[in-house]
Amino acid sequence: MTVARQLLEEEGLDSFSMRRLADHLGVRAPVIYKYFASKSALVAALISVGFEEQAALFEAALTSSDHPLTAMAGIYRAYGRDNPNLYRLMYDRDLERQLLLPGSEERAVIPAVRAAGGDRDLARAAWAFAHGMTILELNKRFPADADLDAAWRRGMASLDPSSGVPGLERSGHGQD
Amino acid sequence: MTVARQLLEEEGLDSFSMRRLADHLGVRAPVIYKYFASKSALVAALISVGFEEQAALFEAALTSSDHPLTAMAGIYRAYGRDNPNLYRLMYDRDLERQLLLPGSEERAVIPAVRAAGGDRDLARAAWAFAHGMTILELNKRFPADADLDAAWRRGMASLDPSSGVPGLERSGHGQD
DNA sequence: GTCTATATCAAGATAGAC
DNA sequence: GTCTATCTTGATATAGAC
Repeated sequence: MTVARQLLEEEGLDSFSMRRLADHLGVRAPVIYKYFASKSALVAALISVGFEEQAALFEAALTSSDHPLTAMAGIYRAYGRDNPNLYRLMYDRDLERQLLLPGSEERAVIPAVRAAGGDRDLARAAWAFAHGMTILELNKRFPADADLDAAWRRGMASLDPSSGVPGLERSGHGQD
Repeated sequence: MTVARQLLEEEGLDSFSMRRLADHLGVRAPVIYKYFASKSALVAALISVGFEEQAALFEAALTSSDHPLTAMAGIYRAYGRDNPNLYRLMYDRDLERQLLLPGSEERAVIPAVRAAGGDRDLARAAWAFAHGMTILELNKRFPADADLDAAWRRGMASLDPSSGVPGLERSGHGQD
């Protein structure tokens, strides 16, 4: 798994084949099939690790910040930057959920909803913003001279009720 | 191009090969190379058409709405839903920009920045939100029972200054 | 403008010996 | 647990005839 992850990050998903992984492991490709039933199963295991890592980071952020939604979104963005190709695997396509470690996808949702004060609509909107910023940046879709930190702050300032002027929270969705 | 686009939408990018396209055209694969230098060039032509279509829709929305940012974001989301596989081609990976029709990528940016009242940070944040909602929905990343329209309204209500309570616009970035 | 034929490459996966 | 050998599939792209 460690070598697979390194290979994925260094060479990208398109170059991530069972044969290339075997080369990096110093074995022949059929060996891998003694440990994983298919390439899909191996990829799903990598994705599950990513979800577990994210969940652990989110849970830590929830307890240590006055602005948990902004803190959590920042962690989400940093995870994408630090693990771009794993991040793409995790979010850029339909999941083969039957191959994932059960519960790994859901575990990160709980602290995210809590960070949004229990407001699931807000949690989803903030996730969409964070994912959009992260993946558009990874895909080099902003101009080279764009100030993405400023755009990020602009978005989070609007979305995180705890960052606004006191008294502006909407319709009873404050933090609990 | 018309047949290529149909094939792309019906079968997805993974099944979009020169041979399958030739089958749908009723010719043999080498014929396509008389018209396009490579598969990349053909894909780039499809992407360019998508950008041109989006730009035309955005330009129309700019002149016909009291809330142009919200209107434009809604059009962006609808475009993704109506053309999911072309949308993925357009936004899910690095662009091979040297193969695109010159100016096609930029043309959609101008009305978007205008819709944000000239505030590029806001334009980028709104784009990120709209893209995040759209692609996460296409990738089936929200629960089946999630009210995505509500999450969408929640996000746009926060991001679009023209939708807020009068007098709450931030730091001089009103519409021009 | 279209064809047949082919070169070239790489992938996922399996059989069966050691 | 690892190997060699192989099966099967499918891809992009080109040469050269009609």
